[in-house]
Amino acid sequence: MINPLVRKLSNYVDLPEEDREALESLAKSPKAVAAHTDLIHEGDPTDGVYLILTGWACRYKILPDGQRQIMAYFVPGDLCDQRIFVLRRMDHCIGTVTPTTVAVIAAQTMIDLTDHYPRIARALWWSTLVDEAITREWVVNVGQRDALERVAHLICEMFVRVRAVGLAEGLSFDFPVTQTELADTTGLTTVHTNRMLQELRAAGLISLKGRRLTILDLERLVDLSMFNPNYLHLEREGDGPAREPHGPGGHHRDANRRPST
Amino acid sequence: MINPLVRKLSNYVDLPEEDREALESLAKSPKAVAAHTDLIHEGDPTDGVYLILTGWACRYKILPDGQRQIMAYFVPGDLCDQRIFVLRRMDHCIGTVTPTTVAVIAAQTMIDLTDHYPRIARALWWSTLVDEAITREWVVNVGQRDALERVAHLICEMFVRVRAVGLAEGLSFDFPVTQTELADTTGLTTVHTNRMLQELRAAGLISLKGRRLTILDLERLVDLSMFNPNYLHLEREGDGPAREPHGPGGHHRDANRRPST
DNA sequence: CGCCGTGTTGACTATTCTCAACCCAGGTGG
DNA sequence: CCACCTGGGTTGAGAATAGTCAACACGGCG
Repeated sequence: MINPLVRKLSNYVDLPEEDREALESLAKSPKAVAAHTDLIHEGDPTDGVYLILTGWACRYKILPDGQRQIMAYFVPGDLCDQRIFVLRRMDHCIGTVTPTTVAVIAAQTMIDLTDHYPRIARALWWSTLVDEAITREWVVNVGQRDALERVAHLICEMFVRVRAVGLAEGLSFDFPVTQTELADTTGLTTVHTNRMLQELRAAGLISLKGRRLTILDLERLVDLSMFNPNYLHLEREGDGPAREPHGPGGHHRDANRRPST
Repeated sequence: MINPLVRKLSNYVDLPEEDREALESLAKSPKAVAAHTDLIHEGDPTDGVYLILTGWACRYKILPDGQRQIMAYFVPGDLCDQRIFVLRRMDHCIGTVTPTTVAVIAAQTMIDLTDHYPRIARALWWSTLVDEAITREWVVNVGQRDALERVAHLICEMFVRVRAVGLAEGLSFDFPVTQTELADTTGLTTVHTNRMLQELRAAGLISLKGRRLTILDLERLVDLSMFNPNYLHLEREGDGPAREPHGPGGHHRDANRRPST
């Protein structure tokens, strides 16, 4: 099996054989974990880093009143909290969604890797920055989009991410998330999440049976959810000439055009 | 003026004189920027890193339909997107909230700094991780808390952060955010944000006049908003014996207690 | 066989939004 | 010096999105 981390980082840079081997060696002793099992708890000390090899996991937090918010999904190739060992304690939990195989990477291994392979170090920074960008986009998702848009946006994102590690077949991919989990992701109730899924189906935008999702009309789904994949930063490092900014302008004055002095 | 970055990082490690000087030198040529001015736009190339010296700034995104979501506030001592230059294009905007003084730091300066000062490198990783944790908590905030709790939670967080850089006086601090901005932060409308502020005032929890906020009953405010400051990771590196986990347990099985093999 | 997790549906409720007005302070220009 | 304009804050009334509660269907598994 090819280490999906290599595949993922290759979205950013071409890695020479030597770097690939270093990354492959991370996944030497994979460990199988059942579905719905915590890899790390909130409050735990922060020793290892988990690399997802197969299956899905998620990052979540439970509030004192019992509500759960899922703050991230991890798919193959994703590292959970690359540098978390700089902190003392986990402030959130990581749990599996499906049966999963993971590689546990020691803190020192991560440090050595980035010390010795500058290209990998840079690629790992890229992946950290993309993870942050995804979390930010989730703030936008729950903060600004209505229920239907939220669900649609999540589907678009997961499709692009899964495709980026070669796990989509055309417009179909495994989407192993229960409606309860979807609800805890989008900040909706299960009942309402269910109705939104129905609506997406009725509109002919998706099909979701078993745990298999097929996007039937990508363009309309993207439009509806205002999905702009730029935050996933899948363009490769040093790719052609920089493109023009595509987002709408800001609401603010521009410091460069109107210096404040 | 003492560089507030030194003050901020000192929450994590004690920095020797040499390291402090290196950090001080970052703020050699401060630049004044007017309120409500963009420092960087979405789509811009990613050259510099901004260090906030005085005033508040924010990170935000505008959706195609014109809605704005504020995804972060920056207060003195905060670095906006430390490693953003690893990416090619900004996927969000950074704008000032108040009149601000900033230092612009070149990408290479950041790289040199972390190459030569391992303690600073580690402290900057800490600050990156805390920034991420804050964004995650914001997902929780907009996803799970109701309107009153959201506003209260933000107030608690900003109080602790501002206090951590020595800018609070007792339970009072400058809170220069308009209700419109507060609304774009919490995913509410201005009208409703206004009513929530009234409610917090009426309950005797806060006083907010001009741009000055005073917390009148911290305990109840914390309780109401389910604020748990652990995600700000303000305990110092290597502090005493690790404390017991305080969060509630997860919803999942525990991989360590119930191995899946 | 029966239980449990998951998905689905209906009827009612409530939190939050929308729209619209109005107030007030500060700054600007006539 | 005053009139006006603008940004920010406040309030009320009605509308709508999403939540609550409750029941049921369905399939897998002990």
